[in-house]
Amino acid sequence: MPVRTAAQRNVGRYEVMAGKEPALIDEENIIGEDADNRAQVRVWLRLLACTSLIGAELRRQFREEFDFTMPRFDVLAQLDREPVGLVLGELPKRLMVTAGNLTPIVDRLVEDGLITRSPSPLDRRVQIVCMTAEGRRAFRRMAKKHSLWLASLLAEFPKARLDGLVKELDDLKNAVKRATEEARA
Amino acid sequence: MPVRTAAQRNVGRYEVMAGKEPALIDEENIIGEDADNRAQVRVWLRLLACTSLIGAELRRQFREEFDFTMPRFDVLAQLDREPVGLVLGELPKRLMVTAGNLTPIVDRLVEDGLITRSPSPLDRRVQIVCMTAEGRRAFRRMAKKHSLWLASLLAEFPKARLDGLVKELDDLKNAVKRATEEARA
DNA sequence: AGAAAATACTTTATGCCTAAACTAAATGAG
DNA sequence: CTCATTTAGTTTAGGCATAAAGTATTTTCT
Repeated sequence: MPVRTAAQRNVGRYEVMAGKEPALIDEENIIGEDADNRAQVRVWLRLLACTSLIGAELRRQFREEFDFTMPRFDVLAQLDREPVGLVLGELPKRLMVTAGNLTPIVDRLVEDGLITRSPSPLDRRVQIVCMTAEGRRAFRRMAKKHSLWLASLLAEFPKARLDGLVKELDDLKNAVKRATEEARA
Repeated sequence: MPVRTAAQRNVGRYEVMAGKEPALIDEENIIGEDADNRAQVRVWLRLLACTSLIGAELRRQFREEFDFTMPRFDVLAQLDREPVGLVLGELPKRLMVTAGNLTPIVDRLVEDGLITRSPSPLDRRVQIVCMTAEGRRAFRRMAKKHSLWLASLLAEFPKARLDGLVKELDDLKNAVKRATEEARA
């Protein structure tokens, strides 16, 4: 099972629609000059379209089958393979969300008895979060379904091409990461 | 220029982190049985990672440079090439969001003078939204930057591979779309 | 014509997400 | 030791997203 980590809220969408070609492809020509960012724009549109479609379906399934949300699932996923738990501050980094966002999500998982949160004896600022047995059971049940849903969504797409995509997307990710790091420096 | 259209809020993320291999790859083995959804899961993780990274950067730029959000931009993008405006109900479809979500976004764009909203004389239930001259100016200014940001984020990635990715993602999108339609039928 | 169904849109309740301001605890420098 | 800084986390204000319920209006069916 995967552990989503992205921070994909409010990502921009242009034209990702059903039939027609993306609006801004044309738009760019009208706007003119900076002629050729078309390939880049197109990749962005396709990424968005795929992520949205799949994400919407997974979210729906999570809600209908488990009355659960993906962000909650993501937290459990991180904790599942950490037998001694995790320093709370590790979660925002791994899940690529802001710390403030996690506070209420963790609160609710604690309330629901799926995880515990306890202060570190070494540093009273630090909290340690750890999955409970119940949390582990719940997670595994959901994780299994999660991977089946994904498999069925992508079943039609040949395995070899999936592997190819993984490679391309990995490289793309790294290229983007380098670009953002440079931009900030 | 692209017109994002996805509805990619709250998409799930697993492990998409910097260095290590996704958590749930291992997890799946522990969970067992349904052995091979690994390729599918991996593609999903990569999609999420790429979309998040790029989306976060674009969102930041929009905020810092224009004090604007992507959803607002997306609405303008749809309207930009519709000289007579658009029936309001068309927007949720094109942008792949729910209608309820759009109401306050459109409200605010009207308040800001970037679009107008007027009732259809033919059907009093229907509203027609249309960009104003000011809206058009604002959109074009932002759209230009938007495509430049994207170009610079993806500059390092070879053009030929971008084109390849577009093709693969298009096919993937269609495969997913068929799968979800079947699932609902 | 009149009731029922469909359509266009808004409202409500809830949750995720961010940025920025805030609190508390630990560290470090004089 | 004490004050400034850093670090961990929470809170706040605001926007985006959904689902589900509600309001008007039009259409459809008899």
